[in-house]
Amino acid sequence: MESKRESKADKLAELARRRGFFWQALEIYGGVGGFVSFGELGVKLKDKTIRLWRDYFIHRHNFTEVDTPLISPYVVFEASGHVGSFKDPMAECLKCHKKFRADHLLMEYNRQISEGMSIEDTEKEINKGDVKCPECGNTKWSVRHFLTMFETTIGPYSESEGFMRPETAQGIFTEFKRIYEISRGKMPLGVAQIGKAFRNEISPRQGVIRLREFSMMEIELFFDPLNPKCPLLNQVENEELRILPEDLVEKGIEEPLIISVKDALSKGIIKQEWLAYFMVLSKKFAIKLGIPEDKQRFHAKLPSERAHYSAQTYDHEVLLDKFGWVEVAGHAYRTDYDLSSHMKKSAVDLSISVQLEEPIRVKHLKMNINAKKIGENFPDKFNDIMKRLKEMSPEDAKREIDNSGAIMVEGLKLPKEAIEFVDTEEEVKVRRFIPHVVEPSFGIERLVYATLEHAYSEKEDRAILKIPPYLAPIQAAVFPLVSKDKLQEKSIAVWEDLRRKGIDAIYDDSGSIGRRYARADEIGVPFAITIDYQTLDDDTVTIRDRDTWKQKRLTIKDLPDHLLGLLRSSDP
RNA sequence: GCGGAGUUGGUCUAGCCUGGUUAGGAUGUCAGCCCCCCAAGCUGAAGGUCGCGGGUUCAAAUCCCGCACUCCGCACCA
Repeated sequence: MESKRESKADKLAELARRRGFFWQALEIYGGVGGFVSFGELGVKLKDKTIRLWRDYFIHRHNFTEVDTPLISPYVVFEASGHVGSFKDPMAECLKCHKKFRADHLLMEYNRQISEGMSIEDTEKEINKGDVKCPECGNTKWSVRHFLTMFETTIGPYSESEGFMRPETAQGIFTEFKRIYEISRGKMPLGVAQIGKAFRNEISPRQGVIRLREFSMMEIELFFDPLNPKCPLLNQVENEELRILPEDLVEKGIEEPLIISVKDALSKGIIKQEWLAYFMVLSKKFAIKLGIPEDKQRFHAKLPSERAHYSAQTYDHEVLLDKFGWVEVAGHAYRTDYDLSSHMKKSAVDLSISVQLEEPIRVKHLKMNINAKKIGENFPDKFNDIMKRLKEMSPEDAKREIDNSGAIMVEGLKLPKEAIEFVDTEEEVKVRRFIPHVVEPSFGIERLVYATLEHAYSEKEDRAILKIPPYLAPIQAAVFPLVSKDKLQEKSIAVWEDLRRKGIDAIYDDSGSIGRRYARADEIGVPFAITIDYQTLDDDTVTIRDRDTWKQKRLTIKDLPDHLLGLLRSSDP
């Protein structure tokens, strides 16, 4: 065949553009890398993918869903650690123009680097003459910040710096207090968010696989670290997962381990029950999208490549024709990193409390502050000192006094007589803690693409998208066998009836019947209803199956219910 | 960012080296004819500032320069 050299991915990209699933955006300005637009079919497929996800991940668990801002001020991403880890000093070799992480280079030469080192200082340090370009050996560098978050400003006079969110998760963390309140203290608490995220990638090739603006579906599952059990685990513990754990990844092994959830947990391959639960759900969801299980795997992230917040991460990867193994979802155990960070930064208590079944007696250190003594010694600073002391933990204060015989507050040395420490014991009915978080996070465009690629097939040189019926953008097409003798009128009536019953149906009477079947197959319409001369006699129509081309005859009256039955997604 | 290749109606492409009349074809789309089941046929129509900008020339899709984008490698991908 002529088109032998063309890959499936190429043909699919062409089909997606031609029929209006999606295409590179801003074509009239030459196109801008990393941005795509979706047409009607793409919008519908995306929408149905989201609906299915909601069913799998939100509704069946009674999780809640939120929609938070896309733009947040600098401080949010400073707290979350993104400013630190998304904003890397890049050193460019002035001779060969290769770029490297400046901090990594300096580290190789055992040079002092500090956390908040400025660009100027870093540049000075790296240009002292001994740091050689690994590529060409040159020693002259220019250092610039490389920031993979989109920066913007907030306010009419650009009063404050802001960022487009690089993940939807932070909105859930910043709003956690109120969400928890609204959820009436539920724990574990699942909070989902679906929306756009932005990453200013260096070179976003690979079409829809790597975008600068993309859509995510995320859940933050909050749980009590002392009660990390997932009550739903028994539903999935015998399921098998195809896993590449850290040790295999380190050895460069590509063949995944096939292991039951139960075993993976007991062997510590998966560290958290909720993480395991969501991994199974993720697998089932991908199967539901039409991605076979043997084209899926869970790939452990090594500590060095893991995100700054993660204690364990598995990438859910699917095998694609041209791009190889591609991450469609990330499953991360984020511990209490995010809430703790926001708590520190905002000075707002984000811990929650649970009633203990039985009150317990706890010993703790109490700090009795001798206000009189402080007032006598530092009358001017009294209020400030008291405020700071109250913020201090008694343990820290005691340690300082034990070590140095005094305590520094507001630059003043308080004598140890100012504070008295008492061991107390009291009855506690509640326990406070910062919830831990497990996060399954999905990239919608990648899922949509993977769905399309696995649905793509050819028959007699024509393209057929075998999209599962419950996902198909157009669910039914109504055709008059020929465009005459009242067949059109009858067809339009059937079409309108289907639409009124909530079925995504189209009508087409242009060209031969074969051509119309082909057009419908190409965009994955699972069922084609044909009105022929027999219809005019007995009110029956034929329904043609996209995948088998088999036809069945039934009455117009039974058609809608029959179709709805075929379109329903049965649970896994 | 670097190196290489490329960008021509909706889609796929010929033409470019060797500058020269209305940029050719296939397919698709639309209208009409025909048509009782899988891209059939016939007739007709619409659709292109040849990626963008500049230069050379009497004349540029074609030669030169810059930029954007795409693909393949390298680097980057929290």
